[in-house]
Amino acid sequence: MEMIEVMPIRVRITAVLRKALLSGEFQPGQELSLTETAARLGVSRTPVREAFQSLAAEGLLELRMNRGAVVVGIDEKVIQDHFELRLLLETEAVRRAAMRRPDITALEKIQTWAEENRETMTEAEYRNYNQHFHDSLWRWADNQKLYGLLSSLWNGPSGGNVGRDPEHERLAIREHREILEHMHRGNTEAAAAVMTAHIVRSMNNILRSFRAANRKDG
Amino acid sequence: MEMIEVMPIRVRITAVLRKALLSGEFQPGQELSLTETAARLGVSRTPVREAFQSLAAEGLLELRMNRGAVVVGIDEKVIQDHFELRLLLETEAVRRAAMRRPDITALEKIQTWAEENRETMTEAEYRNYNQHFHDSLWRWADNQKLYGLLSSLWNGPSGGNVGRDPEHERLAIREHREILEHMHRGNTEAAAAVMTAHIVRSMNNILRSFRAANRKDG
DNA sequence: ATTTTGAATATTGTATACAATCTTGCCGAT
DNA sequence: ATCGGCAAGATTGTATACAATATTCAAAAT
Repeated sequence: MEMIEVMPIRVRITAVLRKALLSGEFQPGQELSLTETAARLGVSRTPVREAFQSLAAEGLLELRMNRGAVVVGIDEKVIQDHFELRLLLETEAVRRAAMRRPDITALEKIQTWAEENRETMTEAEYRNYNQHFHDSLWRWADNQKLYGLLSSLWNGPSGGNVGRDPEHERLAIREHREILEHMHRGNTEAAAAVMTAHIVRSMNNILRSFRAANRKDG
Repeated sequence: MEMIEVMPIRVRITAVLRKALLSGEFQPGQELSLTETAARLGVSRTPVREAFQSLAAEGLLELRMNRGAVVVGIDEKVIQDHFELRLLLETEAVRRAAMRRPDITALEKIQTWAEENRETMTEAEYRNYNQHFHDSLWRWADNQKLYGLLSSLWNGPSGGNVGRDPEHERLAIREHREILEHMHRGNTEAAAAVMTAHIVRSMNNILRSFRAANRKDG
């Protein structure tokens, strides 16, 4: 009984390149050669090619016929567009989730754990908790396509390699609790409103760190 | 100066398979062999493989590690999920487009042409006009990601190989005119409301023909 | 009879080979 | 001197070869 899941090279490469692109390791407009990228990563062109196509679908690369890939620049407009979309979709997801009155006791336990261990959580633990919270809401919304879209939007612009922000985490955890309380009481619109504020605050955080990062580079 | 655009095999294959999948030519759950599909289409496995990945991202196929692709069944829930998402996104797109007060004179000319030639239009002409109308609104919404999403949602479940429906086309063209009028007057919410009704009506059309098609098969 | 094991087969995932297209730079014409 | 065209080189798109994983089915053990 083998429990490990081997990840295809294509998936690994996609993740590596996505991270590099989102943290601004490449210049906007820079051409990425398939051959060179494959050589640099120590794999053949096939999986890199497939990774390029995925990243192009995500809007991080532009594929030009027979002329390789170009890095799409990330500016404030792209970040705003991204979060406006997440705002629209995730607020609707919460609304739908709340209306269906799902059993939230399991998530409430995790939420309580997060509140009690907020100060000692590792970064990985926080990320895991945070994703689990949102993922639960997406699933409860009971729309396969909406779920898939929100999942893919989760890997969005993050404003560079920003470290942890304890104050942001504190507020996020509190907002999560508020959403759960509103759901518990069947207060659909109140839950949606908190989610809206939650995402807007996240966006402003990202935008702030994006501006700070760009001030350094010039 | 060559104006023709050669389409990569991968794109052609994706379109062919998408059409086949959406018109129900494969049984849900059926396994699609890479080798066999490539042979049947007369191309190598490479472009078929890439097409499979695109179609999996669209939710039409499911890729299982080292075990090929499975056809995802299309049921009423999938169609509803699809249109609920389109409803959410496209209504918001119209709202944003209307608020920006774009120059709609060019589209109004095309709209007038469609109204005058409604009875004699070919199917291709109607499809072209219809897509152009929606595409214009998406662009005016001024959000790259939203635009990309709506474009990809355009190739959605169509309820099988449904022929033309003159009554539907008549109503659709009228609704398009109403949306333009509301935009002209800056009546954002009215424009959004018509779009909502427009999409709901489309969904019900598709669902009806879907049920009719499934009644025949069994 | 049922279950388990393992070799044979088949199919996918990756690497490489080949063909088509694009870029580059030199040469000649104007 | 500038522009256009052509050949050489580089790079992508597709096909095929190879390697790794999964499935099948028969034989053996319980």
